Amino acid sequence: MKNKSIARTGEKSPRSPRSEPVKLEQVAKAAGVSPSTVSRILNGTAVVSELKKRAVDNAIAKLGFVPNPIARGLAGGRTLSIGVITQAIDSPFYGAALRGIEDVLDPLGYCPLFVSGHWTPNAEARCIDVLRARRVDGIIVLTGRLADQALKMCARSMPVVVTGRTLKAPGLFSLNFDNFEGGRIATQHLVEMGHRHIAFIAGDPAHPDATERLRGYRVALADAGIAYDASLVVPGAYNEQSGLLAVNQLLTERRRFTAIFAANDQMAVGAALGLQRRSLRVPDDISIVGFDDLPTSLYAIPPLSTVHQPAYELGRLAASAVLQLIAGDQPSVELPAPRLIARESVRRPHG
Amino acid sequence: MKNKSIARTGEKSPRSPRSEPVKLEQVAKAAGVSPSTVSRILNGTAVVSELKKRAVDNAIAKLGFVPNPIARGLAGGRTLSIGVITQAIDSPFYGAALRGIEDVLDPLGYCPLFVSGHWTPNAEARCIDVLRARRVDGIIVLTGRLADQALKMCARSMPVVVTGRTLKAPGLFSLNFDNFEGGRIATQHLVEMGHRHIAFIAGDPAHPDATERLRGYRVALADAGIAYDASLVVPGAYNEQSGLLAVNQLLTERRRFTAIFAANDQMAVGAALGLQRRSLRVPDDISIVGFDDLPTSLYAIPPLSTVHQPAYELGRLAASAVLQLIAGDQPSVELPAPRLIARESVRRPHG
DNA sequence: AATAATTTTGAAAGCGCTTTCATAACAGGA
DNA sequence: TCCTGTTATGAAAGCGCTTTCAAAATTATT
Repeated sequence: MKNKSIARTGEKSPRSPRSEPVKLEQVAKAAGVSPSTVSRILNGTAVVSELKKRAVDNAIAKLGFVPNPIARGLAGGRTLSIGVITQAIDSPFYGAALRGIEDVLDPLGYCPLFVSGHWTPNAEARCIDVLRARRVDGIIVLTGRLADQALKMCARSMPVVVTGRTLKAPGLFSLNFDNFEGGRIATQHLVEMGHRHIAFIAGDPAHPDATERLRGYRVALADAGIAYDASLVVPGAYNEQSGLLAVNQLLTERRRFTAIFAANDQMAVGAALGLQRRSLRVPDDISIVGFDDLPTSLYAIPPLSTVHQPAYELGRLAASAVLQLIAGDQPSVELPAPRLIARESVRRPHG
Repeated sequence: MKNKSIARTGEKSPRSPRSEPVKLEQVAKAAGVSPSTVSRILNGTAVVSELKKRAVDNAIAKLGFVPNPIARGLAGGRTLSIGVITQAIDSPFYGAALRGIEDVLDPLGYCPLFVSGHWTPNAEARCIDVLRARRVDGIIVLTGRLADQALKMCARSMPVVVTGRTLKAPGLFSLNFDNFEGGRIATQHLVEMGHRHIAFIAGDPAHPDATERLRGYRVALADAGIAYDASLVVPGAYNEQSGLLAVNQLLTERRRFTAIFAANDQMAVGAALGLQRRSLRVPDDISIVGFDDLPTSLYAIPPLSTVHQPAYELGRLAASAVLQLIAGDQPSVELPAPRLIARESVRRPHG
């Protein structure tokens, strides 16, 4: 399969569209230097005289040379690819983060490699193996269930950025959102609007963010002098269905509440539907606050009040951080504080 | 950067977690054959005696050998990676397709490389260059705006599967959904429910699927003996905002209609909100049918009646098709026919 | 049994880049 | 001016695999 010359098309466009890619060696020849020198200029791995540098830069520009990432990878240099472990490639929440990652990586010539961990430590570990085999320059782990220890281990051999937890280790940077504060302000908002009986639809207690949001809820309640009522918190699974089920349970058990705080928007939307099914109107009868601020929540009926999570920004920051790590710097990025987006799903209770 | 021996961890787990990856040469030695033979067995590129094959297979299993995709790529073999050009990595519609692709590729050891074309031919062309440089074994283009010609061109050098259009060329396979029929049955459903004044919120006329859906709408109307009223079709941009705007326009212009067919679910949801803003209830006052059957449409208020698009299946089929192409076979997959999902956003009109 | 036609196998040459290692060029110090 | 200490540069050896090419082993042919 050597020299697979692609049938040259006789097109006359300026940049000869389908010719064999030019390689480093040709650049070297054109610039009158050795391949080593070209490589050094490309990677900035050594000082090169200004004169030759200019000649090489010219040659690169003239020939339209683009380094072959595969060859670089084999030779042990940068592959310009960053592994991204997400949980489900179609997650409405992480989608924005992926876009953020893409948006910062792309202009720099880096290419993200998205792989899905499906919320299981084993799959995530496999992902890491795959990424390592593909010689990525660094890894971004979006939340995930992998043990902290495994992550630290991994960080010994390549830069790692992880979101959704706080972790310190060499070569490892973590980026966490203040879920506690988010939970607190969501609940506080409801309290300020006059609600005293606030149900909470929780997330999977295996997720630290879920438990933090619950903690925020409890603290806000305590701050308002409202006694915590365990029968008002029902478990959910971070999806619409579980929000609907949670409402059903609350209603079936005849709990009394005028508002619901759902630990994510998807459950909030499910809850809204559940309420509607029982002829309860949002926000007239029951108020709802969600968490995440998914793009679609703006168009929910009614538009959902929620805690904004900067998923896109999270992606951007994670990408910058991993790039900084690769450059040998200590990342210095921080996530914005939670803020409440008041829309139309909350109203003062009757009475 | 040679021999970057990773600090071996003294862990006692059976498969020595962090050791240097074993390479083909070691397998060859262990099996008492030459590297060439191992490679041949791995790739099935030549007949090898049953005896040696067994020896090699054993050695591979014992050593836990996994071929290095980077090295393969350089040497000109399969890289086991498939480029996927999507339009936005966080698209709610294509998300499912990406998952489908991932689900069929993953078990076969293939790894998808997702890149975003952002609905612009230039960006898509750049994507193709990137993917080619990364030596993908094949490409899947999800819809996109690239010229047919460019795609055919590309298919000359590697297998290409494209969705959202019908195209024939060597090394190229296309997978198209019957948007016309989808548009037709959506409208027909509304007609059968007794609606005579049906507004249509269109998609970008630059997308063939959008114009096909419109065509389906017109034919269904004609079939029912309803005159086409151009003032009842308003342009949209396939997002929620434009659905809302479309409804505003319709209402401001005082058009008379009892139902809306939106060319996709996102616009349908936007339209529903627009209606609600004007105190019109869905489906009591106005019925709505969408298109796509996004996962979230099931939880819209009310749950949206829509035309199901098998996005996940589309992804699966596209992936199988590209694999078949790589294997040298002519793909033989076909998309299921459109079907209407009747939920709660449609009702017979008053009177 | 001897030779020709096949088939299986291994040695070695890349793929396109990075990186040692050693040499060449250039300072500075005596 | 000669020698030493730097610094810029190039030659060459890989990275881990595939593939050509030719030799070796096998089978078929007369």
